[in-house]
Amino acid sequence: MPKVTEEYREARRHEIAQAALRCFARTGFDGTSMADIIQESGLSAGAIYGHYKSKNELIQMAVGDLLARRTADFQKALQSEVLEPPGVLVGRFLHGIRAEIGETTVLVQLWASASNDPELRRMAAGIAGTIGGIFTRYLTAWYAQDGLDADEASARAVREAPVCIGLAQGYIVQSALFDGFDGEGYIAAIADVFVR
Amino acid sequence: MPKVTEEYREARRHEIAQAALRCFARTGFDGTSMADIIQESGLSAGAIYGHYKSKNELIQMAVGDLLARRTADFQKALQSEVLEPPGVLVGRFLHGIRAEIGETTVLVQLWASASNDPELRRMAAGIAGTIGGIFTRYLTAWYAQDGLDADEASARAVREAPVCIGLAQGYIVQSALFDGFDGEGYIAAIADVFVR
Amino acid sequence: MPKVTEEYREARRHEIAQAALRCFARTGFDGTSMADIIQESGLSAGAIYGHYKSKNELIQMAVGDLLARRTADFQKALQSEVLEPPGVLVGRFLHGIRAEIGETTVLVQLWASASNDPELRRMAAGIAGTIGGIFTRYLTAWYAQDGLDADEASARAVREAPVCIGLAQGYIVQSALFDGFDGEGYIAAIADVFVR
Amino acid sequence: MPKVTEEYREARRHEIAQAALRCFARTGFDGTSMADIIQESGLSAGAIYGHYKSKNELIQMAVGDLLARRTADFQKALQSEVLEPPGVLVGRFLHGIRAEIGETTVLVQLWASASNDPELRRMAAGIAGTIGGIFTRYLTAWYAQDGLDADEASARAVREAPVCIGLAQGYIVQSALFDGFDGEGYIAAIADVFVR
DNA sequence: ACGTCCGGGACAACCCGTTACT
DNA sequence: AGTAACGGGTTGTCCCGGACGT
Repeated sequence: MPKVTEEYREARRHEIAQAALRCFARTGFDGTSMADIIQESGLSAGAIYGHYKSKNELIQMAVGDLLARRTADFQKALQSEVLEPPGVLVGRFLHGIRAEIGETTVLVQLWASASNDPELRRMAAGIAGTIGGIFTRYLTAWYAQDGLDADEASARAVREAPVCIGLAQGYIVQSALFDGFDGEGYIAAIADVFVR
Repeated sequence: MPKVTEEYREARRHEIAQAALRCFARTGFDGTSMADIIQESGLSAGAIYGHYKSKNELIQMAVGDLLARRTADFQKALQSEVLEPPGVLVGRFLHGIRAEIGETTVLVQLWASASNDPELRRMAAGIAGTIGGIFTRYLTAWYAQDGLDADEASARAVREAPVCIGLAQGYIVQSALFDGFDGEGYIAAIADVFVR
Repeated sequence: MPKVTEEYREARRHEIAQAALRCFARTGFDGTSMADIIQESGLSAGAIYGHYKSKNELIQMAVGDLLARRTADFQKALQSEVLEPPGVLVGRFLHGIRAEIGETTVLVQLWASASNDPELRRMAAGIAGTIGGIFTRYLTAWYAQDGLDADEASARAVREAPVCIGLAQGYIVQSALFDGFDGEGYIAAIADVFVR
Repeated sequence: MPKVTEEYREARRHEIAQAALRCFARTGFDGTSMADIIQESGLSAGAIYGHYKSKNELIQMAVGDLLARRTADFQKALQSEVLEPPGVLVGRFLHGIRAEIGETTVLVQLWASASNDPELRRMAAGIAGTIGGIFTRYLTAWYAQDGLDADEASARAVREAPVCIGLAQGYIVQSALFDGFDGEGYIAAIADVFVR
């Protein structure tokens, strides 16, 4: 009974979070009312407030899940790879994001809300730090292999990691905003430009 | 009397729009109530609704002004310049943005809202097109001077312009999100990376 | 099995009622949610609804118990007493109430709710009648012993019994309301004042 | 415009408070929803929240007004009176209350809510103090005239003032609770009993 | 049969964009 | 230009039933 119930609860929470994310992708955090989420999930107010104690908590959990999944994907994609040029690596990161529709929209909304909400800000900063760290380690290795000495490689990596993240953010924003956005083209162009 | 009144009206509209932008930077579009804007502007509801017929219109006009100013700045900054490496050009673009605090936050919010609101979406697409066009022309000239033939230069420019915009968007997002964000470092790193 | 079970049921009911009364004393009838009572009792919703079919019924039963206990105490206290001055008798009545903390608060809440709820009103009227009857009989005896003839004694008793009850109500209200209320002083003053 | 407007505002606030009190008398504080008050007042939600910023504030203001009016009445009734026996004075106090229907019910509800809400508690304590002070001064004078020396008169007054208030509270409770309550009889009985 | 937990849905308080009248 | 009002919509709570396991 404990095991089953626990899993069941988790599944239900996930269901709700997914329904919420679908709504958020359509109409944004503030544009989505609890009633919308209730309808989308097919449940009732009581059910949802039994699992999440406020809309804010629901937003945080749902987005947190999304980010965790994305980060995990990225780390898995990196595993057991030979060193590739940084532009290619950024492209690999972005390919992961392309899959789920609506995802990019939600990320942009997260950034917007994080600008004003300390909790979300902390969350966004946290995962940015994680991904930044990955890029930094990668770039350090890359430049070291390229002949730079350790200190120089590390310094350069630290400086350039934000740019890698910035490229990804640009991709995400443009995915969310421009109807005919050519994601593949963008990824290819990164590889062209970011050679060394 | 007509002329004076007209200017006065315009000045008052600008005042309101600025007050609104200050609020938006602090608390976002949805987090800002008309009452907030009324208070910040020091006017009254009647006064504001005399100039803008709804909150949505006010958002659009205020943000539209902001974008127009930014685009104009950029175009002015480009005028009468010798060709510089693209990375340097992007840096020049970003320097213009650094000045006004709160600006980046509002841009991020614009993108978030534009994801769901067709009007804002059109507006965002419009100015992105304008700036993208500038970058494209620039890159075409740059690669042509670098020895590529006209078609190839143009093709490459078209592909890479979105990346230039993306770098700028990344900068803006990170400015809005990360407390200790090092804008100069980011700009410098772009110049390092985007050499050719 | 029937007997044991029956007793067990009754004990459980009492447990629940006591928990409810504790909550009521703290936060009033309306300020107490079923969830509060559930927590205070350590049981679950289902358990409680197995014993009481609604919150209203629970309120009625819990308060009814309280009143019944109080009336019984009073009657017991009267038993086998010689005639004392009425002021002293009222004091004796009030002493019984002083014991349980929180009790007075609940009584005041009962009166407030009884003002609007016919069921509670009936209940309150019922016990007031009982206690009033006791006072009336007492006063009749007292005045008869004092030399008044039967009719006069009875008339006076009927008129003054409500005042006895009123004095008690005043004591209860002040106990519930005033932090430094001096119950003993109040009781002593009654004896001073209400001599004949 | 300022003078007129201010008066107008005050009148409107009073109107709302009166409507609220009517509701409270019928269904109690908690039993009255904002919607009820809105309907009773004939206004809209926005209108009411423009004058009172929460239901709690409305309760406090409305009840505060009621108490202030009652206290003022009492003080006026005392003015320029020769000394009467205390029982008569309490009766005079109660006569003032008899006039407005629904009044006693609201007072009982105030006491109930004040048992749990510090703000209301403070308010109730405040006016009780005021009225208690009046009774105390009165009793001091009364007993002094009766031949007691100053200290003794004062001590006795301090002890007995709560009883005077208690008699009034009893009257109020019984008015609110018992359908056929004989107010005049109660007042007459007080005069009988509380002679010295 | 007894107790537990999840869920339903009505409803509460309050806020907010907007207009009408002054 | 400014104040008061409108009324719909929002989030969140509450009481309670019903399915399920013991």
